Amino acid sequence: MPTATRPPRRPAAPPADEALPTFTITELAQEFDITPRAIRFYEDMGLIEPARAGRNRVYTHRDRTRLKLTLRGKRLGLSLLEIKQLVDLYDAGTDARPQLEAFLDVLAAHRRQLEQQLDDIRVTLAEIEQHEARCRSLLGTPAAPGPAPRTPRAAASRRKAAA
Amino acid sequence: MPTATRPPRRPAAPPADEALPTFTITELAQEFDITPRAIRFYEDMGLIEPARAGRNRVYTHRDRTRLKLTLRGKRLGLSLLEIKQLVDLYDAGTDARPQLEAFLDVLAAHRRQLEQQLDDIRVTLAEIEQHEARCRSLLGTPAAPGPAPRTPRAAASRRKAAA
DNA sequence: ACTCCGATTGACGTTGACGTCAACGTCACA
DNA sequence: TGTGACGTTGACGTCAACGTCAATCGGAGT
Repeated sequence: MPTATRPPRRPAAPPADEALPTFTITELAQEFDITPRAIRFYEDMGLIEPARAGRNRVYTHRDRTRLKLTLRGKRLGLSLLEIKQLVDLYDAGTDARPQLEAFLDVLAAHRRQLEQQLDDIRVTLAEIEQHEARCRSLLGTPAAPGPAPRTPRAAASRRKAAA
Repeated sequence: MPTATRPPRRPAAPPADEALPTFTITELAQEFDITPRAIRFYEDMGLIEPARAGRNRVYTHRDRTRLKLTLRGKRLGLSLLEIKQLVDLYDAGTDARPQLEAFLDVLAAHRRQLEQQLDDIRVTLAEIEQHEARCRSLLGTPAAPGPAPRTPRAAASRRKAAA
């Protein structure tokens, strides 16, 4: 059950054809809070290649996963091109030796970038806490929910990638 | 000594006027590996407001700090507008009560976004390690520098925000 | 006086990531 | 037989974040 309660809306569903679940473009759009236009654009960029039922796009679980990776990459500030290169490498199942080594290089570079970002985030979070502390002392508030009451887990929904 | 060895190049330096160090646009550009054009653009966007020596821009330590914050924000995927709002709030020294509470809200939102990003990074790093392990096993390499040999510390130089 | 270099100010070009709009098909249902 | 609701395909618009180019200016050296 990817989304919430879904009324008998499944117009393009051959009654239990192959038992593997597929998705329409609007389903995915709603699930990930993006527009169908964006999804089609990602397709143009080669990030996903959905099958077709006539003219309509049909998304498999694999397409959905790639879309998920795409959005995660975007949250991390990657361009769609960078995301494509990474995702392509990730599920390419490379086996040739020189390509494997090149892959390792790419992975190392990506890792370095992520660690730089980790550092940036840590520093920024520390600064935020300083500001919060200053605000609270100015307001007379002794202690707010503060540094996080254990297992915040980054709940779920978000408007549009925050601000 | 912010940069490296710098020959007697300091054309616009009144001989020890107020003892506080300033920077030219190209100095900052070189230090942070960006173009002067970008710095001027950030000024147009209101992120920095350097003083002038005649027509030329003169950057104080505060300007340099704001530039630093700007670049960190960019690495975290923020837009210049978002960065401006945050940085403005950060060194605004607000004291009015309702603004303080609004500030706390902004801080909380920013914190949530950063924690989401932390999560994304952790997941991605885990995936990267899986891929690396697979590659190494396919290559017969028993163990590479791998998960990091303690205190990697994110060395220093970078080409252009990685790829 | 002349030149050269670095900085500045417009103005326009460019790229990425979509939004928007028009025109059309199509399927279920009243 | 409509009549929506949803989906598709172009084509064009837009916004952010600069790049690029031309013209100009001002100080430093020769």
